[in-house]
Amino acid sequence: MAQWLFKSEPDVFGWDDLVAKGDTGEEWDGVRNYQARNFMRDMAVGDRGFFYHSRSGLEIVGIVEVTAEAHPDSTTEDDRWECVDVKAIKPLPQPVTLETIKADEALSEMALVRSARLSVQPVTDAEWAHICKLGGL
DNA sequence: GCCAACGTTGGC
DNA sequence: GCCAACGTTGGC
Repeated sequence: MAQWLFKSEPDVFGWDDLVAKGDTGEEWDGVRNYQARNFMRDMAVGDRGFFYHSRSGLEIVGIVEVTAEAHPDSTTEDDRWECVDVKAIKPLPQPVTLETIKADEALSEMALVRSARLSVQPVTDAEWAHICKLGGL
């Protein structure tokens, strides 16, 4: 079981939008980056991920679960692009801000900090546990 | 809204 | 295969 982090601009598709989809979940479509796509190919049903609000928000707001492994992205005819499906599990009682993550020595190696533009990224066991704790879970 | 960082594209 | 130009992302 692996952990991941999904980024989205709340103005475009935020946490509340995913919650509104319920248990059906939603395609994590629109990814047009090979690295991010490759991480999605590595995902398995049942994997957990953080949901991060980029641009405006700048914080991890909730936990999601992968409900379908990588399949062709229905928003493009281009068969290079794939996506997984995710559903909302629960919000973090206390959202963890980018500021907090940057200031935390234990999280300094996170892709969120080191390669800011990667929209889907892996999270280590240690990082996962640490952020859950900071988030009040 | 700006701009730095980064990925992609295309001419050579 | 190199690299300049261009487009996009995301923190500020």
